[in-house]
Amino acid sequence: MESKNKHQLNPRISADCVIFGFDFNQLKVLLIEREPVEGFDVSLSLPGDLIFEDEDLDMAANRILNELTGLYDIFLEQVGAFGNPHRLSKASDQAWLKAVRQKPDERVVTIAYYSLVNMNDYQPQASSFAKTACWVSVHEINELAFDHFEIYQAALKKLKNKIKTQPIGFNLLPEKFTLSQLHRLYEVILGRTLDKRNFRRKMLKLKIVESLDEKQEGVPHKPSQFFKFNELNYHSLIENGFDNFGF
Amino acid sequence: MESKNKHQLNPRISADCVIFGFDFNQLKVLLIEREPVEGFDVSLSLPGDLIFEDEDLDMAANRILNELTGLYDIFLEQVGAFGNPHRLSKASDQAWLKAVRQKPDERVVTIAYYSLVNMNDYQPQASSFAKTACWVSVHEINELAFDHFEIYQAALKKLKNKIKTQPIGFNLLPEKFTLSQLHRLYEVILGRTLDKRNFRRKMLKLKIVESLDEKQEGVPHKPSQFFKFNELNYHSLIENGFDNFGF
DNA sequence: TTTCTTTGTGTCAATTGTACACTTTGCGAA
DNA sequence: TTCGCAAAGTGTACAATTGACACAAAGAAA
Repeated sequence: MESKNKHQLNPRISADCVIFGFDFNQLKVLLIEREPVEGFDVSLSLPGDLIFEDEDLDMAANRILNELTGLYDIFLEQVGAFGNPHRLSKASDQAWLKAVRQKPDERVVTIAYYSLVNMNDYQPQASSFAKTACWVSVHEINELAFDHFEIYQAALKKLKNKIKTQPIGFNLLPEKFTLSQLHRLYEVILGRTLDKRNFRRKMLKLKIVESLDEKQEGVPHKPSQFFKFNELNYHSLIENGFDNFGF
Repeated sequence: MESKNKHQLNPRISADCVIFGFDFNQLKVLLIEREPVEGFDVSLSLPGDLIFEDEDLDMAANRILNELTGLYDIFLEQVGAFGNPHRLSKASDQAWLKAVRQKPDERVVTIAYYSLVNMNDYQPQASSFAKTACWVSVHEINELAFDHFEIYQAALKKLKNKIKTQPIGFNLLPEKFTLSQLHRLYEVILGRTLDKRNFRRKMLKLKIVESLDEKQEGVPHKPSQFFKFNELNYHSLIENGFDNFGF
């Protein structure tokens, strides 16, 4: 039995955003650099900040993302809560917190969100305490401020899991797109190659794409057929997933 | 752009636990009744309470679960954070909060956890502010305090999803168990029937179970073969899942 | 007209999913 | 002792899906 006279936790709450950006070549993550403080290394971090009173968590995440990077109106999905009591206690993080927060030692529980966007649709503009905001390739991410690396890993796992069971990512493509583009999207996110013929067969059988009477023009090779989504099947697949495990 | 002089949120944090109990017949959820207050209906709620300073979220959830229901050392998995600003403002909830909390209007963000246990291994004992703690069939749950119904639904969804891709639930069975028991487990959790022969074939092919040289005794019907787990394959399946979607 | 680059296509074998019904075993009651 | 009951246990046939694999077609540019 625990004693009853401990102090109840009364922390701040923050929201951190893991924004994955896709540009047909790579998968990147939107990171910010904080203003450097007292000779400590400038370390990269996820865009994140404290949330306000009376603010809904999801809306706060969007506001914070907007303030730090200029991105707006992003559909964010929750990764989870991260509340380790020592998540802010690395020396370099403490130095920075002392410079910007009234109570740098105060405990902060963060709610992490993630999203996947087309990198070309968004030009990050750093503001607030972000000095820069930029896309960093997932292959180059190794160390981040606070527990952000852990958060990033959890988000990436969710993303990979999601793309295997739901038709996400279609909003990243133009209205008319080619199957090669879709194929590339899946390969980049899953981080491995997928057989071209098998991929096409699968997508066509699922009927989330419909071919259009239109082809690429001006390309120095065989022009590609354009496709569009079948909204109906698309939404039904979002509901039910296309995980066909046999139970 | 938001104005910068809003107050930052400084809420309490709570942990709520959705404990699913299985007893070879039904799936139930462990709920508590709070002490009735001022003539308001006694409504059922998930076991949950505020967490302490310096307490890790996961450990706090276990402590709170223990204090309210007597269950201890349960492996809890996070469902997510629920932080709607009005999640505590139903009249009946406010009446109760006024009776037990110093600041009943204070905002509380809750981190929800879930687990699945063998109901027969645990006899809930209500204590602290719980008047009773009891197992309630998932079919009988319709209204809960606060936003607990929403939390419960999210947890059930996670549970169903998990059992389809990972060999959970084996810890609910005795060391030696029959395939019928395992079969029943899956049917009860997924809430639908599964073909007996196909189920057995699948489980045997996955090689998470091994037959023992031992049978049931004293049953008024053909005695059942006992099985045990293959730990090795079991852990590998937990890692990799057995989702065989074609990517 | 040749070269380059990317698109687009088919088949076969192996595996997996799905639907479906009767025999076996042991106990207990008549 | 036999009969009935209840649950265990088993096989097959067909359909659907997966995974591996290689070459021709189209258009632009040189």
